[in-house]
Amino acid sequence: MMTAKAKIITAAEALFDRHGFMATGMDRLTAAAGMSSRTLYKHTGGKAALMADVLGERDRRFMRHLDVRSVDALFVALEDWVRTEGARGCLFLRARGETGGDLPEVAQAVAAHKAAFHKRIDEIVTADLGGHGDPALTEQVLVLVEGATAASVYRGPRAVMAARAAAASLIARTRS
Amino acid sequence: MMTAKAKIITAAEALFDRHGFMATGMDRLTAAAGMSSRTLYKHTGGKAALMADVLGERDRRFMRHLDVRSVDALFVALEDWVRTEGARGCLFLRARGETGGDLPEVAQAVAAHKAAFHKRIDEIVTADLGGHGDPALTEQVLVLVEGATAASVYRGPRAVMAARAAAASLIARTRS
DNA sequence: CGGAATGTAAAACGATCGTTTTACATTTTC
DNA sequence: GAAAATGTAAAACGATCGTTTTACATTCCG
Repeated sequence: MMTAKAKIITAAEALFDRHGFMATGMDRLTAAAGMSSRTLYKHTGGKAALMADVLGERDRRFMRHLDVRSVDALFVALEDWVRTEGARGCLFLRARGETGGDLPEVAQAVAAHKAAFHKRIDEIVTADLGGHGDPALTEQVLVLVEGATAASVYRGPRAVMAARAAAASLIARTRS
Repeated sequence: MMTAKAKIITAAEALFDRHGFMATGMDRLTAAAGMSSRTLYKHTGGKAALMADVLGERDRRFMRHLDVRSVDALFVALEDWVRTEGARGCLFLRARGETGGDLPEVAQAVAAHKAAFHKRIDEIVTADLGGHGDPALTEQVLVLVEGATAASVYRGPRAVMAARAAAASLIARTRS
C-alpha cells in the first residue's frame, strides 16, 4: 500500500523531471497522482512545498544509491543511475535554475542536498585514500560527478565512463 | 546604437538567466527591453522563437570567449566567464530542462550549440596534443568543463580551478 | 444506526500567461 | 506636406495558472 502523499511525490517527481517544474501544472499532477485537487492540496500545502518535498525524497533516493566506499564504485553507481533513471541533468540544480532561488523552500532543499552531496564525496575520497583526506581531490571528483551528470544529457552514458576513467587517473596519481 | 532586436535579446538573456525561462513573463521582458509588447512581437515571433534567438546569441558569445588553443587556456577562459557572467549553470541545458525538449526551436538551438561545443573541445585537445587527436581525452575534458560550470553554481570559482588542475593532470599523463 | 471524516467531480476564484488589437502619437520618406 | 511606416499606451483576447469552494458520495468508527 502506498500513502497518498507518496503517490503524489512519486508522480510529481516524474513529471517535474520529464517536463520541468514550472511547465508542469497542478491539473497534470492531480491526473497523474489519480486524485482530486482537493485531496492533493490537503496533503501538500501548495506547489512550492511539493517541489521541496520532491527534492527531499529525491535526495534520500539518490544518496542511498551512492552509498559506496570507493571512487570507482561511485561512478559505477552513477552510471547505473543514469541508465535506469535517464539522464536529464541534476534535478536540484534544475529546480534552482527554474526558480532563480526565489522560493526559499526550494533553495533550502537544494542547498541541503548539495551540502550532503559534497560531504558524501569527501567521505568516499577519504576512504579510498585509506583515511587520508584530500580536499583538492574531493573537489575534482565532485566536478567529475557533476560533469558526468550534465554531459550525459547529450553525450549519453559514455560521459560517465569518461568521468570514471578520469577519476581513476587522478586517484592513481595521488596515490603514487 | 543598438538595434531593437539586440536590445530585446540582451534583456531577455539576462532575465532568463537570472529567473528562469518559464518564470519570466513577456510583460517583464517588455519592461526590461523598454518597449511596448506590440513592438517586441514585431521583432521576435513569440516567446519560443525568442528563447531560441537568445540561445543563438549566447552560443556566439560563449564560443568566442572560448577561442583558445590549449586546455589550460580553456579553463582560464572558463574561470573568467564564471567570474564576470556569474555561475548559474549552463543556459542551454537549463533551457532544455525547462521545456523537456518539447519546443523544437529550443531543442535544436541546444543541440546545435552542444555539437559545436564538443567539436571545439576536440579541436583544443587535439591542438594541445600537437595535432594528435584523442577522443577519450576530449570526452574527459568536456566532462570537466560541464562539471566546472555546474558545480560553480554552489562551489564557486574553486570548481573551475579544480577542473583546471584535473585537466592538467590528465594531459600530462597522456603526454608521457 | 448515525455522524464525523475523507474522498471525488466540477465549478469558480482572481491572477497571470502569451498574444493581438484598438486608438493615437511620432518619425521617416517621397 | 501628405502618406506610409513605426512607435507607444492600454485594453482585451482566450487560455491556463495555482488554489479554494460547492455539492455530493463513500467509508470509518463508536
